[in-house]
Amino acid sequence: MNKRQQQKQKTRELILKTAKEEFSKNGFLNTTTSQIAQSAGIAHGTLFLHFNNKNALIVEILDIELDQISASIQKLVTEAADLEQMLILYLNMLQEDEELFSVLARELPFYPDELRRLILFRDSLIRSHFHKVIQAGIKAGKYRSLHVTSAVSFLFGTINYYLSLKNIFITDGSVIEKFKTSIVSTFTTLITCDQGANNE
Amino acid sequence: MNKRQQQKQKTRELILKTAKEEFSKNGFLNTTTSQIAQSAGIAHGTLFLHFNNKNALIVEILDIELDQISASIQKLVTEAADLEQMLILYLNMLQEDEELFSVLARELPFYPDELRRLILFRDSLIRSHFHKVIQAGIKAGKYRSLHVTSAVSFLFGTINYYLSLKNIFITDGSVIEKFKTSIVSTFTTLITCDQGANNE
DNA sequence: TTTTTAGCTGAGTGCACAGTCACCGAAATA
DNA sequence: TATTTCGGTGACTGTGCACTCAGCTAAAAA
Repeated sequence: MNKRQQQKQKTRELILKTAKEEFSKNGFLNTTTSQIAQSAGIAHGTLFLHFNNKNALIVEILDIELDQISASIQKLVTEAADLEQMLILYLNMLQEDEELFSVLARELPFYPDELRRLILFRDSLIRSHFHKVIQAGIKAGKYRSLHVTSAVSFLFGTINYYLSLKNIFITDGSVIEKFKTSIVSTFTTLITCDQGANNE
Repeated sequence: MNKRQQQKQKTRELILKTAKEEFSKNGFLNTTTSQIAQSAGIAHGTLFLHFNNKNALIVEILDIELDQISASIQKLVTEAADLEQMLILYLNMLQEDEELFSVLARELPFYPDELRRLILFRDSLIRSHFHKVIQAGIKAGKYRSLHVTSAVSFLFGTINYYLSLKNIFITDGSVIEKFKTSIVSTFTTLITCDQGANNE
């Protein structure tokens, strides 16, 4: 690769890196291409030499990001001893990149179709891991025989809700950190019966 | 009231009515003031004679709307025989104005502070009704002794999640209708223990 | 060394939008 | 009837944005 090609790739990577930062900070919808260019220290026009439009940029960023997440999830699934452990590890992972996940949770309904499908597909893969583990647990008599899909929706819906309203619940710090134990314990309560039971 | 005052009030009400329709259809963020004026059959400028700016318009609409909702809730609380009944009635109410609630769920994180606080305050009042009923149920030994706030958050978080992604889950019709029974039964399962229990 | 190529530049373009204001005409008042 | 008042009008303004393109310069090729 000659000097020109090297420089070009370097610029491209700089744009991706800077865009991800700005995007995590202010969201995709509220980040302008000029902002990204300025933060990266390049001309506004340069951005469009590397990406056809703003949308192509975000698609590429998320493609990379979601790949890494998928890998983390894969690792997490094999490492976790049980469902509770898996949920905790998952929440930890969300916490590590909480700004980004918060933005995604908030902005997802406004993204163009292509982007939405991309994100929701990855999301469904993660859900299916939880689904399987719960299903297996029910068969083993470990969990109550509830409707698994609904239970998983409750879990992911709630997490998504906390993430999307992150900056309402807390001004700084982590929402996941704040609600982690409550999410885990409430979900555990939901799927088991031996805990918090009350005589009628 | 003379002819002029009558006409003025009529125009004002026309704007409010039209704006609410447009707002339910496309959301507040994606509705332009020109659109509203055009749909209402008035000049663009007229809108700003009645409301200082776009934001004042939406604040007024929501103020009226949220008042009606609060009244409905009050009625609902007194009518409902038990928690399950109350939840069903609540979901029915959401379903009746589902377009609007879906917009609110999606756009809430992007609203200016004043508006957000307005909505969240009303929301917290509704939650507190459920909180009380569950609390009472636990004392009466009817429900498991779980962390009430968390349980309520699970419920409202999930409902909010379904509403915000309404147009992803379904293309037309009602999300609430589609998931109503699953939400009710899953939440009932969560707070009670005598259902779906499995021997360990 | 001279010529060509290609990544980068940033002022410029077009567009969408919220909000303005000089003017109009019908209703109210004198 | 003559004058004033005021709700309504819509072309216009200012702003912010994504995206463009003629020109520049340094690297690559001749």
